[in-house]
Amino acid sequence: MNEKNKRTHYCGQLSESNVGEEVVLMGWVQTRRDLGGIIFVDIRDRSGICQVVINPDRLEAFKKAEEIRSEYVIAIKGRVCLRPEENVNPKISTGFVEVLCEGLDILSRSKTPPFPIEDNINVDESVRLKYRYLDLRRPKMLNNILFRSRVNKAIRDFLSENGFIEVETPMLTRSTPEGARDYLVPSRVNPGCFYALPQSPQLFKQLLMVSGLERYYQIARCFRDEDLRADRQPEFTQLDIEMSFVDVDDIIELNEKLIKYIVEQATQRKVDIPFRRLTYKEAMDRFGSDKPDLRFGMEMVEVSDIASKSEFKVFTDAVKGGGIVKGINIEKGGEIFSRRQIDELVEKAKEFGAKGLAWISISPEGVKSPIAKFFAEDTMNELLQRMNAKTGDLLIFISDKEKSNALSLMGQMRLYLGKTLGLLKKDAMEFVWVTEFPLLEYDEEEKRFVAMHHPFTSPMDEDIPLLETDPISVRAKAYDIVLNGTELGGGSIRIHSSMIQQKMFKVLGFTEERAKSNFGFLLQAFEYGTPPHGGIAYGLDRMVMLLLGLDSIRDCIAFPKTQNAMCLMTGAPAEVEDRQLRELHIQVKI
RNA sequence: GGCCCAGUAGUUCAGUUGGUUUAGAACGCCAGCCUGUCACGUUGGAGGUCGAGGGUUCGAAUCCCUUCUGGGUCGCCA
Repeated sequence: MNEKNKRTHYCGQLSESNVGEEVVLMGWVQTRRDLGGIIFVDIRDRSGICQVVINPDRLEAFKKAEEIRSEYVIAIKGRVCLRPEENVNPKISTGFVEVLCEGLDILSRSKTPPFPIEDNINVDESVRLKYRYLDLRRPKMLNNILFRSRVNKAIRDFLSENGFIEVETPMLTRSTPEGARDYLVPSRVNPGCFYALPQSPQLFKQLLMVSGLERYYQIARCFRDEDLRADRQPEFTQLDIEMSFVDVDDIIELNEKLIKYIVEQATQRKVDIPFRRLTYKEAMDRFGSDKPDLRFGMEMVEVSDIASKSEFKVFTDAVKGGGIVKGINIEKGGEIFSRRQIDELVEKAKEFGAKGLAWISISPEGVKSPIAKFFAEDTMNELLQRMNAKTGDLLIFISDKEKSNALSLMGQMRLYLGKTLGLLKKDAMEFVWVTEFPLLEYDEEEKRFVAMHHPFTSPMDEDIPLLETDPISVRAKAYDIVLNGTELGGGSIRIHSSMIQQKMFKVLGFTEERAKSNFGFLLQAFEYGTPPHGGIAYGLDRMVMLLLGLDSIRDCIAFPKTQNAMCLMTGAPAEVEDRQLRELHIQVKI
């Protein structure tokens, strides 16, 4: 056959309706089954797989078919035939038909691939990463990339439809303090000076609001030179959004619609809006986490007041010391967990860092508990009532002199129990907004306040006076969107007054000179008429990972890096020539 | 930076406890046979720096030290 033949169909699209048609297919050889007198070839392209039959009466094609191997790229011309009933292959979508080969061209040969091009392979990830271009041929990986493209399209369609302007911001920008470690790029024309790759387009998008764009978005690559994890890459993608003349509710409402649109366009699932909302304080008090997993209940109950009436020194001391006692009712837990398993729970709590775990089992014969003897009967009854305890339940308690410790420890126990008891349904999607985050947290190492979100986050109006008197209790107009216990994105209303911005820098311990030298351009811009504005940024890789149910972010990134931030395919990072270093005025010391 | 797990054929693994064989298996690969396979079948064959370096020993895949690589995790990630 002539190589100039045009492809007429995709392999995976052939069906009974094509029977009798003359087609040209092009693709990769999935497998060749050479029976001696007849050869079957499965040909694969982006769309799927189709069987080609090569008979010896087409001698030229048959000879070539004897030569082909896995992953050769071939073109075949032939007629689509219905398979005899007994030869139908129900495992592939094109299994009712096959193509009777009339001509075959080998377009390109292939070495034997290091691993088979198919789903469900058991191959070390480093091998897949080295041959990423082959890994991406596997249907699952291809599907992930396709899915991601659909998400991107949904984002662009929705935001464009809602008046957002896509703007690209610089990749070569200046290093700013706070936040993650920067990736630096030396400047050839400015000896001794460095650009930083952006950790996010934060300042630029705010400046675009000053510019009057009003609604901006970008699918932006961001860089952070920190250690990697299954859900963290040194370069990653944010969906970055910013809007003018809005408040928290406007942003939340728009983003609910956006998320609904993305999920419903890219998957078969339905999303109900509005989402639930919890303040940071509620989330911590009830779930012990600022990203609560709401796929199950098992809420934490405050019992400090009752516990302090007991004789149990651990509890009373904790409360006296300003701490708290939190309980969880594991419904039917007394029936589910054996005595030994309860001991394992106690061990687990210690693993998380708790000093201990108190428990009360409500058996039909009465209360069983190592701490029961410290409780008067009516105090115990009050406790059981507060915990809504019924026969068969198991109550667990954690106390700590540090309130936040008790909360987060109990939060970890709650998650652990949810996992152990199989309550984390994989197909459930529980979105929740967490709002009113603290503006600041105290950095013990640096002995100063640092911004919890970033230094441009607006305090809540009613808390502004506290900035000077009680900074740690100031709440911010900041919010996170959480899905099944994972943070999808977060944002805030920004400070648009240079006066408050300067106050903020002061609380953060910036001298006026330092604020000016680092953020002078922003402060200056704010002196020229700044609209109230705010926005949000999503971790797009993570979102795609979650929607696809993947365990690693790497599986939805075409060319990801390893835990050592290396690319096994290209070998980056690598040493460079001395000449390059000289041009950059750089001397390497190792 | 800390802790944990893993590096043996192209791939996935066994062998390491307790020192000694020609270092095995499966899949893949190569060759022959095979006209309805789709995990094709069948016969035969090739394929190893046991991650690297050093040490102990008569003798090391196996024990010791160092190091590299991959993964997980804590710190870190405004």
